[in-house]
Amino acid sequence: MTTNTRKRTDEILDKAGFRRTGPRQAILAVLLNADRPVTAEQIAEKIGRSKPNKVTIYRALENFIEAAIVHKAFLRDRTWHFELANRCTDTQCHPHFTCTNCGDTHCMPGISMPMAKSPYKGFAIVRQRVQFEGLCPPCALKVRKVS
Amino acid sequence: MTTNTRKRTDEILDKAGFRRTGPRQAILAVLLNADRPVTAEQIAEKIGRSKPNKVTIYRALENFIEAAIVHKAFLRDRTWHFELANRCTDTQCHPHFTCTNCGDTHCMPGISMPMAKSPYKGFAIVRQRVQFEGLCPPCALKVRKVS
DNA sequence: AAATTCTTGCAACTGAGTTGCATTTAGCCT
DNA sequence: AGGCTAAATGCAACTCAGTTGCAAGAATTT
Repeated sequence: MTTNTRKRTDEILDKAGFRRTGPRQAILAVLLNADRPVTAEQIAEKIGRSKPNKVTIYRALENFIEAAIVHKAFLRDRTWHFELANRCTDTQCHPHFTCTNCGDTHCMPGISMPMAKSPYKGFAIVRQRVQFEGLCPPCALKVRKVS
Repeated sequence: MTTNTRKRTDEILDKAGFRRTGPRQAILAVLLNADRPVTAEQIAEKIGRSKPNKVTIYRALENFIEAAIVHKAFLRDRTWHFELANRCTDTQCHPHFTCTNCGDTHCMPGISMPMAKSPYKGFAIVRQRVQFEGLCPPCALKVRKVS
């Protein structure tokens, strides 16, 4: 972990009133350095040899979610993917794109979808979630070549 | 099952080349009469006493999905919700709304979200999925009363 | 230092969905 | 009608992400 990352993890922990423990620092560090939502298992892998127990990871993530530091980005294959909440607005998170060919997911903070108008027939729409499917750049090239 | 529903289940089965078996007719009947996506377990409950084995339900649904009769609408609480595919276009399904208070989900075929423009930075966006969260009409009234 | 509170780890559990395999059945063919 | 065969079903056992209870350890407070 770089000293800069450590500084940021500790800032976040202090601000939220959590103790600066090894597992929490390591988990936050992974999230800070991830360029896409990650699963609990991926967090463990990234941490490596000193990885905490999976229960600890789930509980830390749960705490972070309650403190609005992290949020559950999406379920894929019945598995939650987590990411820092700092790029989301109150009403929607940035969209996520999943490649149907390689399965990789990417964040697309550059695309902002218009909010549906609320209320609609009595439904108060508070948040919306958008997901894209398609081909990521490398796969789009491959598939074009094949066909 | 009404005779009309039976007629429709058998039409669907014949058209897709599936045998007219009791489990498949019952599962399709539930889907035809559902006003929102349902889980495998909800299908079993709806069928009642003569419910098929859960494996049979999952396999039938899988077959229906391959034949584009059914699709997986969304995952909620790590559980798939299924619905007939006949109200979806190639590029997106109608949005679904889940109430954060009571947990109920509703289809919103009346709201059509504009497709994101594709390609975006080399990503070929083929399909998009939109989900809403908020308060359904009865819960919106209740919550307003309380506060 | 003792007491209190917060964290962690282990083991066992939960529940949706899957797999292997033996048995049954729908639709076809005499 | 009776038999054949691929398709369909049911059972039991399994997988795997996530959860729960509880005891042990570490940080704060007094």
